[in-house]
Amino acid sequence: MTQQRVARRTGRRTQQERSSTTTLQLLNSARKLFARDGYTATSLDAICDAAEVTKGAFYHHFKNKEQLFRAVYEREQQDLSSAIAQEYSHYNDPWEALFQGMREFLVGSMEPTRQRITLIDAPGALGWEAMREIRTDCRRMMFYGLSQALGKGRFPRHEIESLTSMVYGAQCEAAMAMAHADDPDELLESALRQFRFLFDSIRRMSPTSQP
Amino acid sequence: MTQQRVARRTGRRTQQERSSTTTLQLLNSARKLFARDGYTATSLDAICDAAEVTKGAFYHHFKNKEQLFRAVYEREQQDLSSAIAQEYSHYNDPWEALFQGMREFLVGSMEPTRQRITLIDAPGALGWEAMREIRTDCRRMMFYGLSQALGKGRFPRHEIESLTSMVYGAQCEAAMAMAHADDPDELLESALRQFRFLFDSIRRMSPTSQP
DNA sequence: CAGATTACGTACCGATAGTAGGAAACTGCA
DNA sequence: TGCAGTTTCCTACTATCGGTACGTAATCTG
Repeated sequence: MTQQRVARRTGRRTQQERSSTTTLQLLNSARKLFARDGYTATSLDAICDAAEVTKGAFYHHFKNKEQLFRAVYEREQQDLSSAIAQEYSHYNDPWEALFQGMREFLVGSMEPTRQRITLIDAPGALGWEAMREIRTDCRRMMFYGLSQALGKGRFPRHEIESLTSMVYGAQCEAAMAMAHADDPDELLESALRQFRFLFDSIRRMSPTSQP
Repeated sequence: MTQQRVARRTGRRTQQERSSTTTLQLLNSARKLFARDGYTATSLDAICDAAEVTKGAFYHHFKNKEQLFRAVYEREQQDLSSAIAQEYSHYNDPWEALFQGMREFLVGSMEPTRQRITLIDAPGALGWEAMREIRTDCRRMMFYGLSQALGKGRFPRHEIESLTSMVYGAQCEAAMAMAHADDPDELLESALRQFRFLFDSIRRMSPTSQP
């Protein structure tokens, strides 16, 4: 609650610097607290305290609490996406690349902080519509991966869309299960085995039949 | 906000009757408002108003807002579960029964009210732990269905658990996608085709290999 | 009918998201 | 360097909402 300027920073800072440091501090503190206590249970005052910033400063940079959460969420999602993309690019075989990308997703989602924010709180806090909008990155990557692996033009687009949804859902649920399992690594391997099996099955399928 | 007794009901009611009518009214109003505005955006005052009940009455029957949501959620989940169980019992072939049960789940989850409550708001409002605890019904049914279909003792338990998670996740994501799709029915059929394919693949697999 | 128990009503409290308006820090230009 | 103009930040306040305290009315038990 009690807020006072601490430790005067080095004499003069540009507006750019002032802005970016406070927003960064807010994002970092928010990330920590949202993950620890959940979205609604985390008060703005607590966040501002932790960030050593006043509420006035906060409301200068963000429209409201939801937008702050959204910013935190987006950063998280981007970190994950880029990690996956990088992993994906290391493999030539499209099925193997897809598979390794999914491993990266699962490993990256095991971290409790990220898991709480992106998988537990986000749907309720942002709503389904906003979620879908932002999650586009991950989904598009998976859609691309599946399209590549299945072969161009072999299947109608909506069929691949639908498959994307379901594989994505399976991935998320697996991530959540892992995060609370007695032996997460065992579950990770088990989940990956099953994805592998699914992919192999699709692969073996005659090109003309349905996925 | 303004609350007054309306229309004195027929002279004398037992305590049982009084309790059950007020709780029912609360549950129904809450269900409606939670679905329309979301969990956090729905105030207790609004719910009590809609239910024509005072806050005192509410707090006599429920511990707090979260418990009310939980009650609404549980009722929703039970309705769905029993519908699935009934559908399941109509088929002899375990794979077909499982498949038809899943169709029932998807169809039942398309209703926006149920979807908002059970798939969007519940995780954030109740937390992952409580969710897992309550969702047990649906999960257990799917676990049972998969166990039956895969054949007793053919696969280690944890493997079936893991598969359960993932199929369940795919199901949920498919339900959410359907609820916001241009052509939900097409998506439903597409999802079901893909589940069918997955099941057929597992079925065809040699009994000794991994699922 | 009397006393006990259960169901409900009213008035209040603390916390918290959001606002209003001014002070302080920076910027660009004369 | 000094000074208008802009951006960044601070303080004090409000409205709303979940939850509580305590009293009143309805029902039950004997």
